[in-house]
Amino acid sequence: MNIGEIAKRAGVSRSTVSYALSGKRSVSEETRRKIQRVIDELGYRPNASARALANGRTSTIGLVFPPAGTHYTGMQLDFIGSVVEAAAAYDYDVLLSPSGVDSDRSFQRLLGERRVDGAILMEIRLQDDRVDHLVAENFPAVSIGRTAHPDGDWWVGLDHTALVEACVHHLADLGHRRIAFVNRPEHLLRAGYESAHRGLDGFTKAAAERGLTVRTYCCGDDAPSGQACLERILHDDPATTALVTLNEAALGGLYRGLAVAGRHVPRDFSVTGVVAGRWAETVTPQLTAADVPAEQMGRLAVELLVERLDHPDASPRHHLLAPPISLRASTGPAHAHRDSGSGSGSDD
Amino acid sequence: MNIGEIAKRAGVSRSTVSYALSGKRSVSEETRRKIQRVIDELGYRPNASARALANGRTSTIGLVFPPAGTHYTGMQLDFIGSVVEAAAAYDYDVLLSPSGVDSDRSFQRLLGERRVDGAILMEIRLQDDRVDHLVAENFPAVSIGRTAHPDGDWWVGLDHTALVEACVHHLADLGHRRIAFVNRPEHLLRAGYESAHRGLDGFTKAAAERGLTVRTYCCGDDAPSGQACLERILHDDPATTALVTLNEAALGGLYRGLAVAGRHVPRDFSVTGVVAGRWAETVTPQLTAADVPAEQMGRLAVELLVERLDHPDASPRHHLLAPPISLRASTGPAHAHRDSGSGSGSDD
DNA sequence: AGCTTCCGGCGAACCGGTTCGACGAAGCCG
DNA sequence: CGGCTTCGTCGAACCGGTTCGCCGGAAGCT
Repeated sequence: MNIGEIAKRAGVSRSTVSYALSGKRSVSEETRRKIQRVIDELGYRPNASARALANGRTSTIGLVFPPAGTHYTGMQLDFIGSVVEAAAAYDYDVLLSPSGVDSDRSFQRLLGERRVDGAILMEIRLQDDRVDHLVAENFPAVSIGRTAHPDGDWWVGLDHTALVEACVHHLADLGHRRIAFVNRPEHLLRAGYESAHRGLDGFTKAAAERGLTVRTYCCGDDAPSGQACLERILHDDPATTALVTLNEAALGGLYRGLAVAGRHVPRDFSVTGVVAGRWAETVTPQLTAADVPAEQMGRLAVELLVERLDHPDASPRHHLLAPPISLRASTGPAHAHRDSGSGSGSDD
Repeated sequence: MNIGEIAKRAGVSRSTVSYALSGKRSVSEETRRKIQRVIDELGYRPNASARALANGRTSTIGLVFPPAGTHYTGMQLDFIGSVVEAAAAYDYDVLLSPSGVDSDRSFQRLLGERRVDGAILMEIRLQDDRVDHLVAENFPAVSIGRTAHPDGDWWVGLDHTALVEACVHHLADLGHRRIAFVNRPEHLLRAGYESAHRGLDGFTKAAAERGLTVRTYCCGDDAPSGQACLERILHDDPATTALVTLNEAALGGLYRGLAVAGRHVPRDFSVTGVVAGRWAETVTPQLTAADVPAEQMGRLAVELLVERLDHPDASPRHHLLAPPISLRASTGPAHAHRDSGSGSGSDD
């Protein structure tokens, strides 16, 4: 079931079969039909490896995501799904690579062995050796998120700074004065994760502008950590009346912590942050949040990558997204909290 | 940067370089070092397509999952992650394929063009033309879930029947008499999804055994559908005191529906079902559930597939898993529901 | 009629590896 | 010292496609 076999049965040469399939040279209608009939009978499909070898393209793109030691979030799932579907629309397959860093074995497989034509990188860090490496080799890649030096690179990113600022302003407008920030886990912050850093920057900046009393926390990517984090927040400052979070996976735990502490959302406590819409709707009350457009980001990343693959000399393009905050049910006007000590309730 | 270049610079033939790398024939220590030095200098890695073409194996496995029209669930995410990592441990890459049915374009790419050595199929249906096709071709594949005729096939599955039965018995033991079953969406049930059917079977059977009054529902894979479904349940029979669900994505909505209806969990209403542990812990109160061991299933599926690839004539193996119910906080003893009409409270 | 042009098809080379058979040199044996 | 094995290496063929150069014949032109 290879091209030679087809050629033999159709009584033509291998090259004629190839041209009949690719259409890169004209083939008479008659032989074309003869060939097509044989192909249909045998259910022939050209071998992908051979094709890749011959024309130097694998028709596959790599999707590099962090290994699961870090728990996956719903947003990542939506993102993976949309990348796969968008890629399929352009006739690309998607190869998954659980890679952390540049020197990674899996990363080397993907690039060094030329398994993929291009790559999409998730979970970018401000200083990212993977990105540096790819830029140095001029390897076609698009990152989800931007490093500290995003110019001259291809990426689609979320303006975490602006989004978190918007969250803070939203809370401040509602009268909240003591706000906590729940970030991604500390090891990710230390590793320089873009969202964690820029989100924190936005929080700090907006809080300063509005003269708020704030505390920031790192929190593990799971519900129990979220619950523990919330306990810490209320322990550190019982007068806290709101929080902003980037940590989707901890959200359920944060809510539980509030329930356990007897704080009703949104009457006693407001919660907001940056979370994919589908997941913001799973909690009760539904989360007022800047909805991460994961699906759109996946699509855009693929479009950018395909463009870069088709035009190797095109100049870098990128998309910086800043979706608006969707008002749902988890934020409300601030009320002084009464039952605890620390009588710093109604300032302003 | 191909093997010929390495050979030239090392002053040996291409075959010698190949043997030095593969170790399939002895190579003198001296030339081996010479070759290795050149390779290290140039950062050479053999081209995957060429290798695949030559030895007929791509070192890639395909992961076939349903396209996202159906929303992804957390369980699927965990599963994908664990498959990728387990595969990496065996030096396999994972190619994602968003395929629905047998005739699917993407499915044909994967198999017909020999992009992968084997495949793992998610979201199996009782009558599954994909599986039939693969069995007919004796293509190395492992399914997650089993068809109506699972003998002689390779799979790892969950005993949904037994799990749902256990849930029902758990509720019956707590005194619940009127129970609802919240299944996957109707189109999936109609399409013959295994989990939906076997789960329903288990529910019906156990309910009959215990003489319970039950109703079954199909519910969309998202929070709003869950909420709507719960409203319907309480509307159809306000005396319902518990539900069993397979629908992880709707869980948040079910909880919200209960909250809106003023039913406290677990005091007024018990909730249980089959849900991955990590996600069962995100809701408040934490869900008492048969924990889907998604991570373990992914690992087992890869192990089975690798075994099948290494021993093409091995006889079919499978794993049927039936994890115990993890008691958390969402179930409790039944109490007659008072405030609504329909005074069918304490029958037994 | 003689010339060019165009069309359809063929053979060979190539992509970058792997693997088989052969062969020279060295080592071992009697 | 001659014959046999063993070791290390090489050249060639092969995997299954694509693509380039070429060629024979029919058609078009003057």
